[in-house]
Amino acid sequence: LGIIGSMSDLVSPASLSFFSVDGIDGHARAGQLRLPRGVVLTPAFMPVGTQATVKSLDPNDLRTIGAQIVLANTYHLMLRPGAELIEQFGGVSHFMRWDGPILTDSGGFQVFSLADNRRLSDAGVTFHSHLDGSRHELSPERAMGLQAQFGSDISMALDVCVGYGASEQEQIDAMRLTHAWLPRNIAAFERLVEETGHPGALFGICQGGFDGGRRRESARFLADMEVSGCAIGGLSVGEPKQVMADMLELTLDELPPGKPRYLMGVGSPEDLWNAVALGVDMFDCVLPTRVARRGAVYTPAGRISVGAARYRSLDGPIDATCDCYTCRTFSVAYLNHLFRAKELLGYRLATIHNLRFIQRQIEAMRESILTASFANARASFLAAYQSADQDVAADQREKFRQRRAARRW
RNA sequence: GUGCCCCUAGCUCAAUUGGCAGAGCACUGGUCUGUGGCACCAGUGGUUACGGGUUCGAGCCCCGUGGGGCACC
Repeated sequence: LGIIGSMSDLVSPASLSFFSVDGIDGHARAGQLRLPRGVVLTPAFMPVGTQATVKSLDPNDLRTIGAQIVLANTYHLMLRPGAELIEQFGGVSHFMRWDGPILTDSGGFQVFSLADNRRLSDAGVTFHSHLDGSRHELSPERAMGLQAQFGSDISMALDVCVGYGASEQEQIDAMRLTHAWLPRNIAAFERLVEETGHPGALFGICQGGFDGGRRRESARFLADMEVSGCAIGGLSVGEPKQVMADMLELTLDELPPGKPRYLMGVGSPEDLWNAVALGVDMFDCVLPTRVARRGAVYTPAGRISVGAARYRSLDGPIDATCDCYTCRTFSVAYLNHLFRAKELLGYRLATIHNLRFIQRQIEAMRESILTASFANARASFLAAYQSADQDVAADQREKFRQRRAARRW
Protein backbone atom coordinates (compact mmCIF):
# COMPACT_ATOMS: atom_id res chain seq x y z
CA LEU A 1 0.00 0.00 0.00
CA GLY A 2 2.96 2.29 0.05
CA ILE A 3 2.69 2.91 3.74
CA ILE A 4 5.65 3.73 5.85
CA GLY A 5 4.83 2.21 9.18
CA SER A 6 6.14 3.54 12.43
CA MET A 7 4.95 2.52 15.82
CA SER A 8 6.06 4.36 18.87
CA ASP A 9 6.27 2.88 22.31
CA LEU A 10 3.47 3.19 24.76
CA VAL A 11 3.47 6.64 26.18
CA SER A 12 2.62 6.66 29.84
CA PRO A 13 0.36 5.87 31.61
CA ALA A 14 -0.71 2.32 30.89
CA SER A 15 -4.21 3.46 29.97
CA LEU A 16 -3.03 5.50 27.04
CA SER A 17 -1.20 4.35 23.97
CA PHE A 18 -0.63 5.95 20.62
CA PHE A 19 0.79 4.80 17.38
CA SER A 20 0.67 6.39 13.99
CA VAL A 21 1.19 5.44 10.40
CA ASP A 22 2.92 8.01 8.27
CA GLY A 23 1.47 8.45 4.82
CA ILE A 24 3.80 8.87 1.88
CA ASP A 25 2.32 12.32 1.24
CA GLY A 26 4.21 14.84 3.28
CA HIS A 27 3.74 14.67 7.05
CA ALA A 28 0.14 13.49 7.26
CA ARG A 29 -0.32 10.65 9.77
CA ALA A 30 -3.06 8.22 10.71
CA GLY A 31 -3.06 6.73 14.17
CA GLN A 32 -4.87 5.32 17.11
CA LEU A 33 -5.17 6.63 20.64
CA ARG A 34 -6.30 4.29 23.42
CA LEU A 35 -8.06 5.98 26.33
CA PRO A 36 -9.87 4.70 29.43
CA ARG A 37 -13.27 5.01 27.79
CA GLY A 38 -12.42 4.01 24.25
CA VAL A 39 -10.24 4.23 21.20
CA VAL A 40 -9.84 7.40 19.16
CA LEU A 41 -8.76 7.03 15.56
CA THR A 42 -6.65 9.91 14.31
CA PRO A 43 -6.83 12.33 12.69
CA ALA A 44 -9.64 13.19 15.09
CA PHE A 45 -11.97 16.11 15.52
CA MET A 46 -13.46 16.65 18.98
CA PRO A 47 -16.82 18.44 19.09
CA VAL A 48 -16.90 21.06 21.82
CA GLY A 49 -19.30 20.54 24.69
CA THR A 50 -18.18 23.34 26.97
CA GLN A 51 -20.86 22.90 29.60
CA ALA A 52 -21.10 19.10 29.40
CA THR A 53 -23.31 19.31 26.33
CA VAL A 54 -22.63 19.86 22.67
CA LYS A 55 -25.13 22.65 22.24
CA SER A 56 -28.47 21.42 20.88
CA LEU A 57 -27.38 17.76 20.57
CA ASP A 58 -27.73 14.71 22.77
CA PRO A 59 -25.32 11.77 23.02
CA ASN A 60 -27.25 9.71 20.49
CA ASP A 61 -26.76 12.46 17.93
CA LEU A 62 -23.04 12.48 18.68
CA ARG A 63 -22.75 8.73 18.22
CA THR A 64 -24.65 8.88 14.93
CA ILE A 65 -22.40 11.64 13.68
CA GLY A 66 -19.38 9.47 14.43
CA ALA A 67 -17.90 11.63 17.16
CA GLN A 68 -15.23 9.73 19.06
CA ILE A 69 -14.43 12.07 21.92
CA VAL A 70 -16.01 15.23 23.31
CA LEU A 71 -14.37 18.27 24.83
CA ALA A 72 -15.63 19.93 28.01
CA ASN A 73 -14.37 22.95 29.91
CA THR A 74 -12.93 23.19 33.40
CA TYR A 75 -13.60 26.89 33.85
CA HIS A 76 -17.28 26.61 33.05
CA LEU A 77 -17.95 23.38 34.90
CA MET A 78 -16.12 24.41 38.08
CA LEU A 79 -18.41 27.45 38.29
CA ARG A 80 -21.54 25.52 37.38
CA PRO A 81 -22.57 22.95 38.46
CA GLY A 82 -19.28 22.53 40.37
CA ALA A 83 -16.69 19.78 40.46
CA GLU A 84 -18.04 18.14 43.62
CA LEU A 85 -21.44 17.60 42.07
CA ILE A 86 -20.00 16.23 38.84
CA GLU A 87 -17.78 13.91 40.84
CA GLN A 88 -20.82 12.66 42.76
CA PHE A 89 -22.41 11.79 39.44
CA GLY A 90 -19.42 9.78 38.29
CA GLY A 91 -17.66 12.41 36.22
CA VAL A 92 -18.61 14.42 33.17
CA SER A 93 -19.04 11.39 30.90
CA HIS A 94 -21.54 9.74 33.17
CA PHE A 95 -23.25 12.95 34.15
CA MET A 96 -24.01 13.81 30.52
CA ARG A 97 -24.56 10.17 29.50
CA TRP A 98 -21.85 10.23 26.89
CA ASP A 99 -20.21 6.85 27.32
CA GLY A 100 -17.14 7.71 25.26
CA PRO A 101 -13.95 9.54 26.18
CA ILE A 102 -13.83 13.19 27.12
CA LEU A 103 -11.07 15.75 27.07
CA THR A 104 -11.27 18.72 29.40
CA ASP A 105 -9.68 22.03 28.66
CA SER A 106 -7.92 23.45 31.69
CA GLY A 107 -9.42 26.93 31.70
CA GLY A 108 -6.24 28.39 30.25
CA PHE A 109 -8.13 29.71 27.26
CA GLN A 110 -10.65 31.45 29.50
CA VAL A 111 -7.77 33.26 31.16
CA PHE A 112 -7.25 34.73 27.71
CA SER A 113 -10.86 35.25 26.65
CA LEU A 114 -11.91 36.73 30.00
CA ALA A 115 -8.94 39.08 29.96
CA ASP A 116 -10.89 41.96 31.51
CA ASN A 117 -11.57 40.03 34.60
CA ARG A 118 -8.43 38.22 35.75
CA ARG A 119 -5.05 38.62 37.38
CA LEU A 120 -2.06 36.42 36.60
CA SER A 121 0.73 35.57 38.98
CA ASP A 122 3.38 32.89 39.26
CA ALA A 123 1.06 31.00 41.57
CA GLY A 124 -1.82 30.90 39.10
CA VAL A 125 -4.72 32.99 37.92
CA THR A 126 -7.34 34.82 39.95
CA PHE A 127 -10.54 35.71 38.18
CA HIS A 128 -14.09 36.79 38.79
CA SER A 129 -16.92 34.54 37.71
CA HIS A 130 -18.88 35.82 34.74
CA LEU A 131 -21.97 34.34 36.41
CA ASP A 132 -22.02 36.06 39.79
CA GLY A 133 -18.76 37.98 40.13
CA SER A 134 -17.42 35.67 42.82
CA ARG A 135 -13.65 35.33 43.07
CA HIS A 136 -11.91 32.09 42.11
CA GLU A 137 -8.36 30.87 41.81
CA LEU A 138 -6.98 28.47 39.33
CA SER A 139 -3.49 27.04 39.58
CA PRO A 140 -1.86 24.09 37.83
CA GLU A 141 -2.50 21.98 40.94
CA ARG A 142 -6.15 23.01 41.14
CA ALA A 143 -6.68 22.53 37.40
CA MET A 144 -5.39 18.98 37.67
CA GLY A 145 -7.55 18.26 40.71
CA LEU A 146 -10.68 19.55 39.04
CA GLN A 147 -10.10 17.58 35.86
CA ALA A 148 -9.57 14.41 37.91
CA GLN A 149 -12.89 15.10 39.63
CA PHE A 150 -14.43 15.46 36.18
CA GLY A 151 -13.05 12.04 35.30
CA SER A 152 -11.34 13.33 32.18
CA ASP A 153 -9.76 10.84 29.82
CA ILE A 154 -7.43 13.60 28.77
CA SER A 155 -6.58 16.45 31.12
CA MET A 156 -5.02 19.58 29.68
CA ALA A 157 -2.23 21.43 31.43
CA LEU A 158 -3.05 24.92 32.66
CA ASP A 159 -1.36 27.36 30.29
CA VAL A 160 -1.47 31.04 29.37
CA CYS A 161 -2.77 31.99 25.94
CA VAL A 162 -2.44 35.41 24.27
CA GLY A 163 -4.13 36.87 21.21
CA TYR A 164 -2.59 37.90 17.90
CA GLY A 165 -2.38 41.56 18.85
CA ALA A 166 -0.55 40.93 22.13
CA SER A 167 2.63 42.88 22.84
CA GLU A 168 6.07 41.29 22.75
CA GLN A 169 6.23 41.37 26.53
CA GLU A 170 2.80 39.74 26.93
CA GLN A 171 3.83 36.97 24.55
CA ILE A 172 7.05 36.39 26.46
CA ASP A 173 5.30 36.41 29.82
CA ALA A 174 2.65 33.99 28.60
CA MET A 175 5.29 31.53 27.45
CA ARG A 176 7.32 31.93 30.62
CA LEU A 177 4.32 31.18 32.84
CA THR A 178 3.20 28.31 30.62
CA HIS A 179 6.65 26.75 30.96
CA ALA A 180 6.89 27.43 34.67
CA TRP A 181 3.52 25.81 35.23
CA LEU A 182 4.04 22.69 33.10
CA PRO A 183 6.21 20.73 35.59
CA ARG A 184 3.71 21.65 38.31
CA ASN A 185 0.87 20.37 36.12
CA ILE A 186 2.76 17.12 35.62
CA ALA A 187 3.71 16.67 39.28
CA ALA A 188 0.15 17.33 40.42
CA PHE A 189 -1.24 14.98 37.81
CA GLU A 190 1.13 12.17 38.74
CA ARG A 191 0.32 12.63 42.40
CA LEU A 192 -3.39 12.27 41.60
CA VAL A 193 -2.80 9.16 39.53
CA GLU A 194 -0.87 7.65 42.39
CA GLU A 195 -3.21 8.69 45.19
CA THR A 196 -6.62 8.26 43.56
CA GLY A 197 -5.93 5.86 40.73
CA HIS A 198 -7.16 8.44 38.22
CA PRO A 199 -6.85 6.59 34.91
CA GLY A 200 -6.62 9.52 32.50
CA ALA A 201 -3.80 11.03 30.51
CA LEU A 202 -2.20 14.47 30.56
CA PHE A 203 -1.39 16.63 27.56
CA GLY A 204 1.02 19.55 27.77
CA ILE A 205 0.64 22.75 25.76
CA CYS A 206 3.23 24.89 24.01
CA GLN A 207 2.85 28.58 23.27
CA GLY A 208 5.36 31.11 21.94
CA GLY A 209 3.15 33.78 20.42
CA PHE A 210 4.02 34.72 16.84
CA ASP A 211 7.77 34.71 16.92
CA GLY A 212 9.34 31.72 15.16
CA GLY A 213 12.21 31.43 17.61
CA ARG A 214 9.92 31.38 20.62
CA ARG A 215 7.59 28.91 18.95
CA ARG A 216 10.50 26.51 18.46
CA GLU A 217 11.75 27.12 21.98
CA SER A 218 8.35 26.38 23.50
CA ALA A 219 7.86 23.26 21.39
CA ARG A 220 11.31 21.96 22.37
CA PHE A 221 10.50 22.64 26.01
CA LEU A 222 7.30 20.61 25.72
CA ALA A 223 8.98 17.84 23.75
CA ASP A 224 11.18 16.95 26.70
CA MET A 225 8.38 16.71 29.23
CA GLU A 226 6.68 13.60 30.57
CA VAL A 227 3.27 14.08 28.99
CA SER A 228 1.12 11.76 26.88
CA GLY A 229 0.40 14.26 24.14
CA CYS A 230 1.50 17.64 22.87
CA ALA A 231 -0.95 20.42 22.28
CA ILE A 232 -0.27 23.54 20.25
CA GLY A 233 -1.94 26.52 21.87
CA GLY A 234 -2.14 30.20 21.05
CA LEU A 235 -3.03 29.76 17.39
CA SER A 236 -6.27 30.64 15.60
CA VAL A 237 -6.52 33.69 17.83
CA GLY A 238 -6.97 36.26 15.07
CA GLU A 239 -3.83 35.82 12.94
CA PRO A 240 -3.85 35.40 9.14
CA LYS A 241 -3.97 31.82 7.96
CA GLN A 242 -0.46 31.90 6.52
CA VAL A 243 0.94 33.09 9.86
CA MET A 244 -0.79 30.20 11.60
CA ALA A 245 0.59 27.74 9.05
CA ASP A 246 4.13 29.10 9.47
CA MET A 247 4.01 28.90 13.28
CA LEU A 248 2.46 25.46 13.12
CA GLU A 249 5.14 24.09 10.84
CA LEU A 250 7.96 25.32 13.08
CA THR A 251 6.26 23.88 16.14
CA LEU A 252 5.57 20.45 14.66
CA ASP A 253 9.16 20.26 13.55
CA GLU A 254 10.22 20.19 17.21
CA LEU A 255 7.56 17.88 18.63
CA PRO A 256 8.21 14.16 19.11
CA PRO A 257 6.62 12.03 16.36
CA GLY A 258 5.66 9.31 18.83
CA LYS A 259 3.06 11.42 20.67
CA PRO A 260 -0.26 12.73 19.44
CA ARG A 261 -0.23 16.38 18.40
CA TYR A 262 -3.32 18.37 19.21
CA LEU A 263 -3.92 21.73 17.54
CA MET A 264 -6.24 23.56 19.90
CA GLY A 265 -9.15 25.61 18.61
CA VAL A 266 -8.92 24.69 14.90
CA GLY A 267 -10.86 24.81 12.81
CA SER A 268 -12.48 25.42 9.53
CA PRO A 269 -12.62 22.59 6.95
CA GLU A 270 -9.68 23.97 4.96
CA ASP A 271 -7.64 24.48 8.15
CA LEU A 272 -8.15 20.84 9.09
CA TRP A 273 -6.90 19.56 5.74
CA ASN A 274 -3.93 21.90 5.85
CA ALA A 275 -2.98 21.11 9.43
CA VAL A 276 -3.22 17.35 8.92
CA ALA A 277 -0.91 17.80 5.94
CA LEU A 278 1.63 19.32 8.34
CA GLY A 279 1.31 16.44 10.82
CA VAL A 280 -1.45 17.32 13.31
CA ASP A 281 -3.46 14.43 14.82
CA MET A 282 -6.22 16.04 16.87
CA PHE A 283 -8.44 19.09 16.78
CA ASP A 284 -11.26 20.77 18.59
CA CYS A 285 -13.22 23.79 17.47
CA VAL A 286 -16.44 25.59 18.23
CA LEU A 287 -16.71 26.84 14.66
CA PRO A 288 -18.86 24.05 13.14
CA THR A 289 -21.35 24.18 16.00
CA ARG A 290 -21.34 27.94 16.45
CA VAL A 291 -21.87 28.83 12.81
CA ALA A 292 -24.53 26.11 12.58
CA ARG A 293 -26.57 27.96 15.18
CA ARG A 294 -26.46 31.02 12.93
CA GLY A 295 -27.65 29.05 9.93
CA ALA A 296 -24.29 28.56 8.16
CA VAL A 297 -23.84 25.02 6.86
CA TYR A 298 -20.95 23.35 5.09
CA THR A 299 -21.06 21.97 1.57
CA PRO A 300 -18.20 20.63 -0.58
CA ALA A 301 -18.31 23.96 -2.45
CA GLY A 302 -18.08 26.08 0.69
CA ARG A 303 -20.22 27.39 3.49
CA ILE A 304 -23.72 28.65 2.74
CA SER A 305 -26.23 30.63 4.78
CA VAL A 306 -29.24 28.40 4.73
CA GLY A 307 -31.53 31.21 5.86
CA ALA A 308 -30.70 33.31 2.78
CA ALA A 309 -33.51 34.40 0.48
CA ARG A 310 -32.27 32.29 -2.42
CA TYR A 311 -32.99 29.09 -0.46
CA ARG A 312 -36.54 29.96 0.46
CA SER A 313 -38.09 27.37 -1.83
CA LEU A 314 -35.20 25.05 -2.67
CA ASP A 315 -36.07 21.38 -2.53
CA GLY A 316 -33.48 18.68 -1.80
CA PRO A 317 -30.79 18.35 0.87
CA ILE A 318 -28.05 20.82 1.83
CA ASP A 319 -25.50 18.45 0.31
CA ALA A 320 -26.54 15.57 -1.93
CA THR A 321 -23.38 13.64 -1.04
CA CYS A 322 -23.99 13.88 2.73
CA ASP A 323 -25.24 10.92 4.77
CA CYS A 324 -26.31 12.88 7.86
CA TYR A 325 -29.78 12.73 9.35
CA THR A 326 -30.54 16.30 8.30
CA CYS A 327 -29.60 15.77 4.66
CA ARG A 328 -31.37 12.42 4.45
CA THR A 329 -34.59 13.87 5.85
CA PHE A 330 -35.14 17.59 5.27
CA SER A 331 -35.20 20.05 2.39
CA VAL A 332 -33.18 23.24 2.32
CA ALA A 333 -36.48 25.16 2.14
CA TYR A 334 -37.56 23.64 5.46
CA LEU A 335 -34.26 24.58 7.11
CA ASN A 336 -34.63 28.06 5.63
CA HIS A 337 -38.04 28.30 7.26
CA LEU A 338 -36.76 27.05 10.64
CA PHE A 339 -34.00 29.67 10.73
CA ARG A 340 -36.28 32.50 9.66
CA ALA A 341 -38.73 31.50 12.37
CA LYS A 342 -35.87 30.98 14.87
CA GLU A 343 -37.20 27.51 15.62
CA LEU A 344 -35.04 25.39 17.92
CA LEU A 345 -35.00 22.39 15.60
CA GLY A 346 -33.00 24.46 13.11
CA TYR A 347 -30.08 24.71 15.52
CA ARG A 348 -30.01 20.98 16.06
CA LEU A 349 -30.35 20.00 12.39
CA ALA A 350 -27.65 22.43 11.25
CA THR A 351 -25.33 21.31 14.06
CA ILE A 352 -25.82 17.66 13.14
CA HIS A 353 -24.98 18.41 9.53
CA ASN A 354 -21.89 20.51 10.23
CA LEU A 355 -20.41 18.04 12.70
CA ARG A 356 -21.08 15.17 10.32
CA PHE A 357 -19.52 17.17 7.48
CA ILE A 358 -16.37 17.71 9.55
CA GLN A 359 -16.35 14.08 10.67
CA ARG A 360 -16.59 12.94 7.04
CA GLN A 361 -13.63 15.16 6.15
CA ILE A 362 -11.68 13.59 9.00
CA GLU A 363 -12.64 10.11 7.83
CA ALA A 364 -11.65 10.99 4.27
CA MET A 365 -8.27 12.20 5.51
CA ARG A 366 -7.62 9.03 7.45
CA GLU A 367 -8.74 6.85 4.57
CA SER A 368 -6.58 8.69 2.08
CA ILE A 369 -3.54 8.56 4.37
CA LEU A 370 -3.94 4.80 4.73
CA THR A 371 -4.25 4.39 0.96
CA ALA A 372 -1.44 6.80 0.19
CA SER A 373 -3.67 9.27 -1.61
CA PHE A 374 -3.82 12.08 0.91
CA ALA A 375 -2.16 14.72 -1.26
CA ASN A 376 -4.66 14.19 -4.05
CA ALA A 377 -7.60 14.12 -1.69
CA ARG A 378 -6.49 17.36 -0.08
CA ALA A 379 -5.90 19.06 -3.42
CA SER A 380 -9.33 18.15 -4.72
CA PHE A 381 -11.04 19.25 -1.53
CA LEU A 382 -9.29 22.61 -1.52
CA ALA A 383 -9.94 23.15 -5.23
CA ALA A 384 -13.69 22.79 -4.71
CA TYR A 385 -14.08 24.44 -1.31
CA GLN A 386 -14.56 28.21 -1.22
CA SER A 387 -13.43 29.37 2.20
CA ALA A 388 -14.84 32.35 4.09
CA ASP A 389 -13.54 35.81 3.19
CA GLN A 390 -10.59 36.40 5.51
CA ASP A 391 -10.31 40.12 4.78
CA VAL A 392 -13.88 40.64 5.90
CA ALA A 393 -13.30 38.53 9.00
CA ALA A 394 -10.14 40.46 9.91
CA ASP A 395 -11.89 43.76 9.31
CA GLN A 396 -14.73 42.79 11.61
CA ARG A 397 -12.37 41.50 14.29
CA GLU A 398 -10.58 44.84 14.26
CA LYS A 399 -13.86 46.76 14.54
CA PHE A 400 -14.93 44.56 17.41
CA ARG A 401 -11.58 45.03 19.17
CA GLN A 402 -11.77 48.81 18.86
CA ARG A 403 -15.32 48.91 20.11
CA ARG A 404 -14.41 46.75 23.07
CA ALA A 405 -11.42 48.94 23.88
CA ALA A 406 -13.60 52.03 23.68
CA ARG A 407 -16.14 50.49 26.02
CA ARG A 408 -13.45 49.74 28.54
CA TRP A 409 -12.74 53.44 28.91
C1' G B 1 -73.45 67.08 14.37
C1' U B 2 -69.67 69.96 17.59
C1' G B 3 -64.81 70.16 19.82
C1' C B 4 -59.92 68.21 20.54
C1' C B 5 -55.82 64.92 19.17
C1' C B 6 -53.19 61.98 15.55
C1' C B 7 -51.23 60.65 10.25
C1' U B 8 -43.01 60.34 9.18
C1' A B 9 -39.39 53.60 6.03
C1' G B 10 -43.09 47.18 5.41
C1' C B 11 -44.21 47.66 11.28
C1' U B 12 -43.57 50.55 16.05
C1' C B 13 -41.85 55.30 16.77
C1' A B 14 -37.89 59.69 17.09
C1' A B 15 -36.53 64.44 14.89
C1' U B 16 -34.45 70.72 20.15
C1' U B 17 -36.55 77.54 18.36
C1' G B 18 -38.66 76.42 11.31
C1' G B 19 -32.10 74.76 9.55
C1' C B 20 -28.54 68.01 6.25
C1' A B 21 -35.31 63.12 7.76
C1' G B 22 -33.26 59.02 12.00
C1' A B 23 -33.66 54.47 15.42
C1' G B 24 -35.42 49.55 16.71
C1' C B 25 -37.72 45.46 14.39
C1' A B 26 -38.40 43.32 9.52
C1' C B 27 -35.85 42.70 4.80
C1' U B 28 -30.83 41.80 1.77
C1' G B 29 -25.68 40.18 1.99
C1' G B 30 -21.56 38.82 4.96
C1' U B 31 -18.51 37.31 9.46
C1' C B 32 -17.59 33.84 13.58
C1' U B 33 -11.57 29.03 15.02
C1' G B 34 -9.00 25.42 23.13
C1' U B 35 -18.01 28.67 23.13
C1' G B 36 -18.99 35.10 28.81
C1' G B 37 -22.07 34.64 21.86
C1' C B 38 -29.97 33.52 19.64
C1' A B 39 -24.11 37.72 18.60
C1' C B 40 -21.65 40.99 15.33
C1' C B 41 -20.47 43.85 10.56
C1' A B 42 -22.59 46.19 6.49
C1' G B 43 -26.60 47.39 3.10
C1' U B 44 -31.70 48.31 0.73
C1' G B 45 -35.76 51.05 2.10
C1' G B 46 -38.90 58.15 2.33
C1' U B 47 -43.11 62.91 -2.91
C1' U B 48 -43.00 63.15 6.02
C1' A B 49 -51.58 61.08 4.18
C1' C B 50 -53.07 64.45 -0.06
C1' G B 51 -53.63 69.63 -2.21
C1' G B 52 -52.49 74.69 -1.52
C1' G B 53 -50.09 78.86 1.27
C1' U B 54 -46.27 81.66 4.39
C1' U B 55 -40.78 81.61 4.45
C1' C B 56 -34.06 82.25 2.05
C1' G B 57 -35.59 77.47 4.07
C1' A B 58 -41.53 73.53 6.27
C1' G B 59 -42.03 66.76 9.06
C1' C B 60 -42.69 71.25 12.25
C1' C B 61 -46.46 77.42 11.04
C1' C B 62 -51.48 78.64 8.24
C1' C B 63 -55.90 76.99 5.03
C1' G B 64 -58.50 73.01 2.78
C1' U B 65 -59.45 67.60 1.64
C1' G B 66 -59.14 62.50 3.16
C1' G B 67 -58.34 58.73 6.95
C1' G B 68 -58.06 57.25 12.25
C1' G B 69 -58.92 58.10 17.61
C1' C B 70 -61.16 60.44 22.02
C1' A B 71 -64.89 63.44 24.37
C1' C B 72 -69.58 65.75 24.33
C1' C B 73 -74.43 66.16 22.04
